[in-house]
Amino acid sequence: MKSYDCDSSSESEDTSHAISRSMIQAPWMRGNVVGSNWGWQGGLPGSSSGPSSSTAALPDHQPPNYGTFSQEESQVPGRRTPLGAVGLGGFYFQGGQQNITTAPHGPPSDENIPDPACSGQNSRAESRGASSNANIKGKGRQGKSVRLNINARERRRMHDLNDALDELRSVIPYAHSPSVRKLSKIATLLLAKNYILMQANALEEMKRLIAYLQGTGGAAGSAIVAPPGFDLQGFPAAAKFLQQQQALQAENARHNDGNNEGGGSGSTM
DNA sequence: TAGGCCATCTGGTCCT
DNA sequence: AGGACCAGATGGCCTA
Repeated sequence: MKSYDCDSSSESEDTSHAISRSMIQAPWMRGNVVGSNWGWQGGLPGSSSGPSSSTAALPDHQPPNYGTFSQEESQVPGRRTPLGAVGLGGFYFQGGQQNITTAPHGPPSDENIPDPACSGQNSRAESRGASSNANIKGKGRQGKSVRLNINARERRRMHDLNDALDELRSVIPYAHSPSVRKLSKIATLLLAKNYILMQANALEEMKRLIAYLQGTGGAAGSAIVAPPGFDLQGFPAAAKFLQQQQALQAENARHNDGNNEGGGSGSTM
């Protein structure tokens, strides 16, 4: 006997997922990540080591169908990620309808709504019959709709988490190619951590270099200039730095001129 | 076929 | 009470 798992039949048929399955049919990255100089530090907690061992399968392989939600899912691209509500960005679009996350009781056609027609189609749900029974026997006196609401919330939460991971994948440098398998979750997190460390090191190195240049070229009185033919268009920070250097140079020149004039007049007097 | 990865359900805990 | 978060359990998919 299965309780209210019919919503979990969601997995049986899916319509859309963030990344299509075809995007990841190719073999796993094959060192694309590890090849970079900021690859893996330390091992994976709970797994053996690095991405080479984590032959990530895709999350997309099994189409999650969000129960009765699946139709909306296929039609509304931005269903997930209510993070914007907490100022964390992301997108959350409900086609002008109320926000699911903020209106837990009234999603227009959320998976929260038990679908009487979807029962008995999920092998997973069937396999979970024991736990469902336990739920019913134990504290599980929750109503069916309550349980479905909880399940739906948890599903959304995990989808939001996955969306955030996707965004993280999009900003960390690894081969973003359809022929390259998507990074696993753990690989994404570890890679991001290493990338941050690498950026921090690069920043420190840059600061030291700037300090060195200021200590040498500046002391000698020679302005730091960009090499001929060097286009600063793509380097706003460097352009700003050079601009500041030139302004500082001009200021020093004025100051020196003032000192010379004043000193000369004073000495003569 | 084993192992890795994942989605989902579920119950517990904590917070508002 | 309701929601968020977490961890365990379960089963599917994929690759070596």
